[in-house]
Amino acid sequence: MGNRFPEYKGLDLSQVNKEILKVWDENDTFHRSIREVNGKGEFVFYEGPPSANGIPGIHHVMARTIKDAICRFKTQCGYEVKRKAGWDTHGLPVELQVEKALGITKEDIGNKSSAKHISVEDFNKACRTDVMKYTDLWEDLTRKMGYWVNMDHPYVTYDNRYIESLWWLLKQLYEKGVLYQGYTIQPYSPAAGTGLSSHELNLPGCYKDVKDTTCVALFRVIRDKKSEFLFHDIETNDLHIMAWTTTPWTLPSNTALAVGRDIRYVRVSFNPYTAEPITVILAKELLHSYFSESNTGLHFSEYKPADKKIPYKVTGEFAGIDLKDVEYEQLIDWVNPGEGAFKVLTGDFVTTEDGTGIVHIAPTFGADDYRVARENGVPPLIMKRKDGSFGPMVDKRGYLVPIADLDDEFVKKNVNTVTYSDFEAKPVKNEYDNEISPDKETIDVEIAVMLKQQGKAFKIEKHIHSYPHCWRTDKPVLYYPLDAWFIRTTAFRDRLIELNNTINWKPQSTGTGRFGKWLENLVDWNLSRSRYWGTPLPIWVTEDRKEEKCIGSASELKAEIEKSIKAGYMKSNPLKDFTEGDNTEVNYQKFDLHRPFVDEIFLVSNSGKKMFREPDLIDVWFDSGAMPYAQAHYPFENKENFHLMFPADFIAEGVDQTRGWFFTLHAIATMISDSVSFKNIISNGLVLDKNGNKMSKRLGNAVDPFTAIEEYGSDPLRWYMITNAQPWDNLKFDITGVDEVKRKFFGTLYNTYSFFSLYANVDNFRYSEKDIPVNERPEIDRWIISLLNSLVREVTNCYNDYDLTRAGRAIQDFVTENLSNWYVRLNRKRYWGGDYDKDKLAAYQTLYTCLETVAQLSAPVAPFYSERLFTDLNGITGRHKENSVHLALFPGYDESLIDKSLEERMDIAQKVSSMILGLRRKVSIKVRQPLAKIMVPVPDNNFRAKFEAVKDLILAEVNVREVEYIDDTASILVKKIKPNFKTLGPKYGKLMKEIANAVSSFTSQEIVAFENNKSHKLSINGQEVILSIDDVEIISEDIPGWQVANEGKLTVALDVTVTDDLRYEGIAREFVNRIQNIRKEAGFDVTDKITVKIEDHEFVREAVKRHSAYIGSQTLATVVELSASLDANVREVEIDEVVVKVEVRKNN
RNA sequence: AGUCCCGUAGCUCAGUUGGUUAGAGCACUACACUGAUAAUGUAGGGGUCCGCGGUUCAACUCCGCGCGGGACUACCA
Repeated sequence: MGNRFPEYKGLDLSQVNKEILKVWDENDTFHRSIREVNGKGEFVFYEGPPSANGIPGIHHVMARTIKDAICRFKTQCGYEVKRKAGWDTHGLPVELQVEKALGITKEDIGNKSSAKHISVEDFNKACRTDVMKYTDLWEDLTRKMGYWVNMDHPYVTYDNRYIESLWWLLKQLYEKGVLYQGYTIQPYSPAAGTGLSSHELNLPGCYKDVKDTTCVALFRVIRDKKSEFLFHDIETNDLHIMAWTTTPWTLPSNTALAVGRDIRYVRVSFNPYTAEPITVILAKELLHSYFSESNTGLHFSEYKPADKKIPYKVTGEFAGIDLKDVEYEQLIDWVNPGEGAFKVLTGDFVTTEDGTGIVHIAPTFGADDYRVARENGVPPLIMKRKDGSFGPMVDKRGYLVPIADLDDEFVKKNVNTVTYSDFEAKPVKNEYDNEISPDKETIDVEIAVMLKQQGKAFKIEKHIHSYPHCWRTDKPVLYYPLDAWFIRTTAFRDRLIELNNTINWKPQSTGTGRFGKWLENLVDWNLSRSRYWGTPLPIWVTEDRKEEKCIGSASELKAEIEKSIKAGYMKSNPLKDFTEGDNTEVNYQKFDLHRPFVDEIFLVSNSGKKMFREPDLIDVWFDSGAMPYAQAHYPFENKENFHLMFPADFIAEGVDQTRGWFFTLHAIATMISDSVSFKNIISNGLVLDKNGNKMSKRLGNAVDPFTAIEEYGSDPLRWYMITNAQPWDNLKFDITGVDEVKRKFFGTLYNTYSFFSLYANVDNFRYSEKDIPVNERPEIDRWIISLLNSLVREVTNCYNDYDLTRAGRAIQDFVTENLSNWYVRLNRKRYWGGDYDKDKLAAYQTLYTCLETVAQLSAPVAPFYSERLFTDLNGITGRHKENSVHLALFPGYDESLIDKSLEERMDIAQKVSSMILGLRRKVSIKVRQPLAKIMVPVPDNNFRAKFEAVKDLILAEVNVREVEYIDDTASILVKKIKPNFKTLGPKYGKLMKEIANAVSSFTSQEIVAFENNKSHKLSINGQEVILSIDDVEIISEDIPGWQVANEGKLTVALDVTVTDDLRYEGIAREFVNRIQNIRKEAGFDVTDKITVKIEDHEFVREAVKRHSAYIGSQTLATVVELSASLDANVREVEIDEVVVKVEVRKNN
């Protein structure tokens, strides 16, 4: 333990950062902080794994500061916070980056016919290396920004043990029957022969405006019981439903129509070009898109075949729900889709924005179509191929399937070869066939024309709309059904919502809004990805797809392979060296569960057939969402103590993870454990540049976290990010704000400490004396202690409520406004000079406590400087056993020390002082010039007592000798009255305006009378109104003839007369000031004694004579005298424009 | 297109259950103070509280409709 509190020349937070990091290393502070105190137990935190294949940015500092601050706070509170680090290593971004680096595309991987062929093994090897490319940078940032996360044994998602846990989870789901194979409509590029991720679809330039042929088709309603009401009073034989499509090539695959449940539909009769009257149904709102409003009055009888204006008549109106289940004839009879097709459904996606308000449904070519059809038991139009597979009417090259490719039996039963043969084997978009000239008619046109000829098309039009294109081939994308494995998350929807309602979201709206809504509209989770670098799906299937096996562990796989070897499907066992039950890294490195190795494993089915692994990988979001289990290698390890690490008490990530990590965590925990996986969550917003633009390397506006930390240190950066705005609001990052935090908060705190250490060292204060009881300390000490306890209470509550911003702002406000700007400023004289008495000791103890507590309160957000401050203090006093703020327990607060009326009194003192200083300025009288008195009107004795308690503080602060109270009886006061709306409002409501007018027009006499009577009668609009004294606010506004200031209820008047007596004292004070400056410039020590000689000048003579003792005591001068002859060390000083010589000499 | 967030001084942000002079810091201007001094105080200018409607005696605050910025999801006849 040192002897002196360290004193510094300046504040270099960047240097502090480095020094503290060293101290933490030397003392192993982080590891020692992972402990519990007083049986508090564990606080569980999950680290959302970053991907180390990108460079960390300033926004990572944001998210990690939040995580770190909460974890540090809980540690300070005595909890054990383990916080295991992790790396996200799989996924498309990694693969794309490697493709780019190697100059290849997906088609080159594992494709021997490609010129740039690379084997899957080599590709994955490249991914494995690439994904950890920037690990060093990340670890460096973690360290420098002070993010305490345990990087000793991070979980890595490509580790076989991690994958094994995933497989176990998948098997649980499989056995629950919620892991199933189905198909879904996905963007697919026939030209590239691959499915596209939504990410690829969002690449710039993918959506292009294209001109397509659109067609309004007429679907003929079948007249039966369900539709009979539609035919009521009908004038034509046929009734048609109108539906619009921009892709007529999907019409042959139509199997249903969808209407909006609450949309109104009308029945319209009219004469089309054929002059044969027909009747159609469409949305009421869209009637005039097809039937001109101006033709409303025309009559059928007047119509002649050549007329351009077609008369029409609305003959009925229905709600969408009425049309449900109405059946219609197939529009194009090429292929029979089977039972249940061709009926009207209701769909929430149907709008009346364009088209007819009725949507043509082709379940094989639209995601909505597929979903609504499945929900209503409507079959998709599927064809059976020669190879036994099933698929839509369009093959993967983008052509209508040739009859020759179809299964003979299927053709015989379901295909109309006469009508279909005109169209078979044609591409659905001309772009797919390089031989076709772009001018050639599209199949859309051919189909539309055919329908027109059959009287089944109402209207054919060209239409420009935006349509996605493949970013590799530039050709249009097709929405196409592809096989995929799903998790039936919809089966858990209610439970997911229920559990979500128990989670404490910050901000709440993200939980109820964005996340809650997402859960309500949940769809099944498509797990399949046709890629290479990821967790393989552990499912093996026989060729006829009749038997499946889902593997849930390495040992199970090993055993299954043994069976397969016996059956002759495998020659050797790749897992032969693997020892079951040995969870070491070495044991798990004896094989690889990635592709291509798992693809080379063939199993044997129960009936003895060869089984192949399903080639898909799983969605990488499953990797991260499964981390609560997989980071623990559960259930192969940690089975018994799993309840100690699940669920998490707290997680935090960017709001962009709402549908990513937050969802997958929640979904997996709900399905596997019927539990939330996190109880509290902060989702932070984006970090934008100072102009509110997104940061990007391309724009050059990205802020490099390393540079910022090097320049300012982490603390100002962290403090700025936390206090500038609530973390869920986007942060407009402006480095000048960091600088401001540095000066304003840390600079002030540092100055306060410097002040303390300077004098504490002079007096050898080491907090070795007993605490002076708080009630024996002066008013101002009790005041700051009261505020300090209020602060501890507020900050504790905020941290507990995960509200870092409020906590930080409260601390900052306390330090800059109350501690530094008021407490220290008013108390300076108590610290210098004088005896080391009880009052001085109280001052030291009070200030010490404030500084130490502030260090502890700030530690979660500003771990570095708070550590410096804490150890500088505690290193001398040894009041805490652990000499680290992060190991010491978070301070408690004492309600009994919080004195609201004391805080109120001090508030009066602060306000009055500032008002008087304002008055001084107005009349240009310096504070150094003492003044005789102030006058204060006192409305009641209560106020007088309060004022009296802080009188001395005020008088000292504003340099005035006395205060005179003016009570009510004095008539010199000019009063002002204001209605109190808060009390009057509820009582009188509508009369408020009148009352306000009446009250503000009171005369002085009326106000005084009101005050004396305590009530006042008014007559407003003939109604009697009785005002009580609480219904108004009366303030003394002015004292004629005086300098007066008002603020709220407070009024003060200042006597600005400067008598000779006052003037002499003023001059004496000027000398004190000048001599102090001379001392300082001469470099004297604070404790050096001096001798002062002042030139005998008429202007100063009397002042020096009278106040030489005072001057001496203030400047540590043993002698202060007037002298006619000055020689050495002479300085000239100017006081009120008079120049006087002064000699200051250090005593020997 | 849907869902959510944000919009208050030149900039960054506060603003309690609705209550009548809308605040702070930064920046700017002027003047002070200072043995905490790369600080500090006082004063000043600076506002369509995004717009329009509604509820109310009273709206920055509550409701509705828009506008602008952002995020996520989707891209559909």
